[in-house]
Amino acid sequence: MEQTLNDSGWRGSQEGWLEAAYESLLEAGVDSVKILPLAKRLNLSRTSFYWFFKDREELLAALIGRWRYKNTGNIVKQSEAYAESLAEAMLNVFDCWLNKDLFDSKFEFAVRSWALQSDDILAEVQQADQVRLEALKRMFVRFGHSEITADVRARTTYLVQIGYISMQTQEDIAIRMKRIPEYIAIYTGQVPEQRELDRFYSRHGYKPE
Amino acid sequence: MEQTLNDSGWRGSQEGWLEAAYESLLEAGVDSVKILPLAKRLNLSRTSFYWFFKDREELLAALIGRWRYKNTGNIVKQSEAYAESLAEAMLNVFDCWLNKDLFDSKFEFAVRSWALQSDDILAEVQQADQVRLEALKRMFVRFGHSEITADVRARTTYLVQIGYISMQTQEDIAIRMKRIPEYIAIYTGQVPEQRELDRFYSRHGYKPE
DNA sequence: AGAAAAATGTACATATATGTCGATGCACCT
DNA sequence: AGGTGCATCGACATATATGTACATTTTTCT
Repeated sequence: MEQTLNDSGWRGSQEGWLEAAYESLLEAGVDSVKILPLAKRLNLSRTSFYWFFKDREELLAALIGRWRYKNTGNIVKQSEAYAESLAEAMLNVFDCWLNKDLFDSKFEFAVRSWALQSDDILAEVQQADQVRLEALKRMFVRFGHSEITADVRARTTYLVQIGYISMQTQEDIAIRMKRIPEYIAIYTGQVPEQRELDRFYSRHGYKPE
Repeated sequence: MEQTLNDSGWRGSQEGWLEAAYESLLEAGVDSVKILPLAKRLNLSRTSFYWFFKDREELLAALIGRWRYKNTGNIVKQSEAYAESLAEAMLNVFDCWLNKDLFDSKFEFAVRSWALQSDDILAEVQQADQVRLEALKRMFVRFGHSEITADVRARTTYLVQIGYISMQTQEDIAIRMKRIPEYIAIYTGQVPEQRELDRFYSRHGYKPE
């Protein structure tokens, strides 16, 4: 058989199997993450999988590790970034929704769907939700909101995004950008300054006409 | 074997299998909707399933039919209900989020997760989203909002709920009720009247202290 | 070159799912 | 009482998945 070699001179590797598992998870959910199909996809013998992972469980655990590392942390970081106004702070958080390096929404959705059939995963997801919501709430409090309004506004901000992910729509960046000022107004109760918007547009490579 | 008879004098029925499929779907996702496990759950022979349904496909189609019937329609209806103010109209929509007869959120989540592994289901879900969003948007327009603000506010309203479903939290009705006035304020930009809130509380059997 | 290790492959044992066939059981109607 | 049709079950054929044992190939190290 034709052998496509990787860096280490071998066709397979932990990374390779994990990457294939990741892709399959995003495309079709956990139940599609099965060793036989992955082997076919990788053009490898099914059993060589067991050299890299003890069993399927271990592969799934690695997948969750990747998710935790990638999607939890950036929201917190962005919510704590420097800002002169609440609107600007909000725009910092919005970076996550537009930049795949900061937040992988397909991954997020796949993991949340996974939670439906595994209590362990459900616990992971709920812990992540709590951490993220608290970070957002602190942001609102920092800009003068009371506990209760900060809590509800944090929820609105976060849940709209989670809901958006769940819609699995693929919209043009321009369409999404047009809604941004409105969202900021709704979430923060204040209209963003033009210079704040311009700064945001520019760092996402968007030019409004 | 001990025979638990139903109304028609038989243990099984289309309804019985469908109900079991529904429960399994909500608990653990589509991939758990398998004939063998359902048969065990129902204490029936696996093969008698084929008397009621041609195959597994047909069962899943029936499941989607049930979802379409139940969850699409009530949001539209509630968004068109009589109201003197936008806040009151919004509270009518909120009825859906609190009344399981109007909107089955667990079912909703299970179907959305299902969409990850089936393009047919994805199309169904996206169609439903569009219908619901348009109904909500019309509501905002009816109360004087412009196209763009109505669109974004409709999205906020709807997406927060979809996101909430995706969190799979089970909170006390009292906790959720405390947030309602805040949500209304954020979504509509206007504070609800006390009498409007009282009417809402009362029809959900909630007494604020 | 030869030994050790890293990675792959073949064969086997097992588990769980689907769907078909034909035999049988049960209720009701004439 | 016996036929008809609804409902169930056991046995079979098949497909897809997991994981183990052991042989084989390829690379790396000495």
